[in-house]
Amino acid sequence: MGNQELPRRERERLRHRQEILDAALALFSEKGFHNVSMHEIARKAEFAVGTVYKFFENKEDLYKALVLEQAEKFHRALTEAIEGSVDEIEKIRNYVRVKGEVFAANVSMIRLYFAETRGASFNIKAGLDSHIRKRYEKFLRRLASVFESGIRKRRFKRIADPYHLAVAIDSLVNAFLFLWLEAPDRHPYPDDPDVILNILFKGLVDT
Amino acid sequence: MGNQELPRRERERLRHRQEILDAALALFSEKGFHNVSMHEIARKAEFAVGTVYKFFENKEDLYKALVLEQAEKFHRALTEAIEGSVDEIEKIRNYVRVKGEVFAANVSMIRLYFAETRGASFNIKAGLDSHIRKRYEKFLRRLASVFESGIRKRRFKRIADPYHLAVAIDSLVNAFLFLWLEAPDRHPYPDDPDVILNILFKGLVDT
Amino acid sequence: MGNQELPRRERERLRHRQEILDAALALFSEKGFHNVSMHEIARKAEFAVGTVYKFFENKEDLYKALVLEQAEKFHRALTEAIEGSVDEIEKIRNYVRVKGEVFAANVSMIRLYFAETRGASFNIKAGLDSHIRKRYEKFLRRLASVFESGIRKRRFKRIADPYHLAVAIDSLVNAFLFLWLEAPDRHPYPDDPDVILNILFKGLVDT
Amino acid sequence: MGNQELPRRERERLRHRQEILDAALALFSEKGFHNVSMHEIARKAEFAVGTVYKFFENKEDLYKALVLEQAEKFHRALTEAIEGSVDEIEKIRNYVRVKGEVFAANVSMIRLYFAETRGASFNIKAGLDSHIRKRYEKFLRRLASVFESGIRKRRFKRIADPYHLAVAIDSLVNAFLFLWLEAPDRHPYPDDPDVILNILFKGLVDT
DNA sequence: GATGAATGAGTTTTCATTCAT
DNA sequence: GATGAATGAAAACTCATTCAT
Repeated sequence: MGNQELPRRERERLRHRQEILDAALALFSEKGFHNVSMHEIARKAEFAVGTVYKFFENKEDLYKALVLEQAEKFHRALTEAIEGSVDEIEKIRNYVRVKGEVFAANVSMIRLYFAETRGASFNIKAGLDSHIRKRYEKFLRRLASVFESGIRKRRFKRIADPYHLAVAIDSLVNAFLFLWLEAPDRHPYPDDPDVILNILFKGLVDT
Repeated sequence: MGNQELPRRERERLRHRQEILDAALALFSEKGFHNVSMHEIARKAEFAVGTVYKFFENKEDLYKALVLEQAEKFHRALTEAIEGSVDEIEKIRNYVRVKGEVFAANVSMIRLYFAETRGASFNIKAGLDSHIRKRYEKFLRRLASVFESGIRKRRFKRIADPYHLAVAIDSLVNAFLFLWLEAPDRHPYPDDPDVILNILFKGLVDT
Repeated sequence: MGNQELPRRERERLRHRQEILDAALALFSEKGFHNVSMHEIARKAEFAVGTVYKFFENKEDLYKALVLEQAEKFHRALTEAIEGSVDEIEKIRNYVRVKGEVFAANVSMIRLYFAETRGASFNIKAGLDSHIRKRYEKFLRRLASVFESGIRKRRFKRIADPYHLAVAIDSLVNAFLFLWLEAPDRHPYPDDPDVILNILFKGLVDT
Repeated sequence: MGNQELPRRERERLRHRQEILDAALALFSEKGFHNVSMHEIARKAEFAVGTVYKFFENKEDLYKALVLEQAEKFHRALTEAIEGSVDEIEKIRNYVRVKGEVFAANVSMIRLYFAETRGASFNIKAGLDSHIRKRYEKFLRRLASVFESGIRKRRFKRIADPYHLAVAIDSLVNAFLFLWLEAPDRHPYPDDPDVILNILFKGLVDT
């Protein structure tokens, strides 16, 4: 929104840029950074290579722009999810639900996301790496603070360090998303967040 | 064992093969498949390129041999860990401890491991992929059966599907390993498995 | 002809393609397929290697394009030669003359021609092979039909199978061209076709 | 003959050398000089590469020895053929018959022979070339002298230069051998030499 | 003499990037 | 801004040849 106020030229520019990013996302997510050529991206976006270089300094730059854009969108959605309620348990439930929704709506972005946050980010030269990881950690700390305040309010028991709880819930959700990604039929992502959350909420061992 | 009985020539051959694999592991784990050249591997192993090709048909073949060898070693260690005791809780504790130990002893193998089981395995052409994933899943099912028998024996409460519990504990351990990998000082892998396990064992929410 | 109407870009492209083919012809004909490298061809054509690969998928592809182009040109000229007159003897004379002319004008193409029709075409992988041989045989059958109609009209005596006569005259002409190729001074290709033809036309043995 | 007198060691050496040459002949004739590796030859001969190098300085050397040996054998047979009779016509008939027989008995040698006398001898670096060509030319001159003496004795008409007649008969025979080589069923090499010779002996055109 | 592991120069091919139009 | 031909460095891979055992 607000784009209407830009001069026509600028609007077109931005649209072309976006078309290139879209083509790149589809290709990178399918084949990985090294198995996609700039010509391929240009062809898919229906531009000449030279044009792609008008928008992005080089291949890495294009990749970074892409990943940053996706990460931005993604973390914004998640942050909103945990801010949409006052109740901590509800925040967590929201987080599980929204992460599932965002992923389902952007399947091709997931592979990039996993490639960049978990393992194998040696795909590309450093730099991107640390930027994304920092943003990711920032979100984890925000998630940790939800647990912290939940513990203070006695909604949660103090069974572990809040940051560890954040890491735990995040890795648990990722694991379920992974299952779903590999075999959507055999492992559908649960509609009810509690299917996942119970694993943490209810104790496994009687005491 | 038994290698002593091989003729000298053969023993040397195997040693040289191993030297090449070692060099390749170090490089792949540091930079990723596509950012390592065969010449680089040869140089690090102190052989000529041609020699590397005497042992491995091509770059992919070398990579596969490497990953398979590592995965084999890794899964064998983990399988032993959960078979070393009769008590289910003890099996799980063992698993957490051993996975930490194996990783600590083979840091450079971890990146490969994560690259191949989680995300971004589009680095390389298929085949390896499915082989490793299958072995991984096989282990997960074995872990699930530990939970299953634990539930039957009332050592565990039936809070979730056993396979999901296996996935959960595995992802939780991975998450801690990841933290440690990124910042060993800030996030040491806990000596006491219960630091991790309590997150699952004790319920977060009072009921 | 007609090329004038092509857009400039396209005309340039075709010219560059031709320059590469010319360089390749000179080199292949001098040294043979395996003793010429793509870099060598590029250098001779005054382009970078990459450019050569823009025009031809790979080395074999370039070679095929070259040989096919030459064979096309060559067989067209010969076919015209035997169709330029109604008299069968004159057709054969024409054929001998034109084959000599075409060869004299395209010395470097001859070696390729001999390499591909006679012996040693195992230089390169199959396919080209059969294509050229078929075209060659087609021409021989056309030549045979000249003898056949000549025999029917009693211009020739029925001393042998017409196809054998075609093979005979063709091999005879090749033999003279070979002599000339090896020692142009000692064995000039005769201006008068009858120097060659008399060997077939006049009987060697009195009956 | 005479080999029995050599010491055992020497006899073995020669036998091994011959086994290597045999393996090389089979391979070169099937695939051509550049598509056969020294390892391939060694494997086929059931020796190690090093052993092959004990007998032949390098690949070219091996090839030369092979071709020279074959050419020697071949030209000896042909020379004997034209010396086995006093009558010139009979000499020529003998030559046609024997060339057919020798080829039929050594099919794999033919391809090498054609590769080296006709076309495409740029397979390998010069030297061999000229040696073989000289021997070949020497034979042609001997054949020419048969025609010359035949003409003097009025067995042949003086329709062309005797050397040209030699070249003509040789190329004609080669052409028939080629037809046979490509399609033995469709084009059997004639039992009766006169099927070929009539093309030269009887005049095609009435005078 | 025989072996075969090791060598490394040389070849084909790809692809990110530039730049004249 | 857009184009796409041209570039050339760099990578994978081959194979004739050597030499220690």
